[in-house]
Amino acid sequence: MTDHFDMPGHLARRFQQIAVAIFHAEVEAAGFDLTPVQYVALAVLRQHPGIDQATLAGLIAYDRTTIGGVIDRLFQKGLIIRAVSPRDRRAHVLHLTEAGLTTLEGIQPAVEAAQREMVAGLEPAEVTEFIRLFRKAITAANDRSRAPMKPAP
Amino acid sequence: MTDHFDMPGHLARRFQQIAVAIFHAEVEAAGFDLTPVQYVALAVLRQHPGIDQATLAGLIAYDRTTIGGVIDRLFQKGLIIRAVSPRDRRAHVLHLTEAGLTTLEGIQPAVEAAQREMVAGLEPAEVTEFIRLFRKAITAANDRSRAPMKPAP
DNA sequence: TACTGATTATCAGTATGCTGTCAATTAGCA
DNA sequence: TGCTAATTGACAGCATACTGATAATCAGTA
Repeated sequence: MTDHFDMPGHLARRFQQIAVAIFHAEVEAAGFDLTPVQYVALAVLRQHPGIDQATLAGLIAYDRTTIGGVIDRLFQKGLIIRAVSPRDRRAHVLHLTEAGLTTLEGIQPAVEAAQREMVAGLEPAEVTEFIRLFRKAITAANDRSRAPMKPAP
Repeated sequence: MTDHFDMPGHLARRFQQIAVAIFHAEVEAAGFDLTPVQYVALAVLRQHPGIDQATLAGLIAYDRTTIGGVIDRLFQKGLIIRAVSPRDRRAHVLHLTEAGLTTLEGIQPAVEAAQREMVAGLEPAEVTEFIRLFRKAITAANDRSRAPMKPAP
């Protein structure tokens, strides 16, 4: 374990770095301007329309502070709408706009291509196993970060 | 692949997030104040004393802009020394200080504990396979990020 | 009902990482 | 040798992520 290239921590950083770069390249080539984080937020928002920031953050394990900036930028781009919840005046409920839905659908092929490229060096069976191990490790350590994954209420 | 929780990109972000949180928790509990990125830079600098910023960045696949800030903070903490190279006046050669070496040695148990905790949900054989798949995917996609890994000259 | 505690979102501050750009310097070639 | 290209490190700017703190609001209880 002396070599940093055998350490899960370093490998995690490096793989994430590559994953983001590939995502940006594919998305830009497809004519869109959306970060990986913004994409996931948008995708989850389509599946769960009307949730507030805290719920969205819990579904994708974003920090509550981080999600604020992401929401701001998605709003600036006209992809989502934010409104004070009628049931809880602290909360801001979120909805995709038409442009948000169009963007999400248009960007999908690029996103899927990016996912394939990230693991292009692996055999198909290895990809399946890689994802399984990722999920297993993440599930077991879910509570170790400030922003754990939380199912929708 | 519709579920973001099956996408390598999202899994990479989430695992990296957990890995950093565990690293910070272990290192802080051991009485040190060092980030994962700062640790790797320090560790590689011990193995390759006297290299310049660009070479260090290449060895650990950091962006050339990022490495500047990391170096600054390690210098502020008194862990490294920076000097203009006699052979190339553009380059800054780097060396660990005594405090840097002491910190590196003292922090080692916490770092190794953190690495184990990141994959605590996996069986030992799964950990080995996880690391193998990480390395294989990363090696194949090395040139896809702005900061590829480069061996020492 | 009044109070305590939890929750929601925000803020300032710090640390990665990236983009593109720049000046200084070096290296390679005509 | 002289010129061009590449390299080194820096800068501003943007986008994640975290820390700890705060105000506003809600929920459960005395």
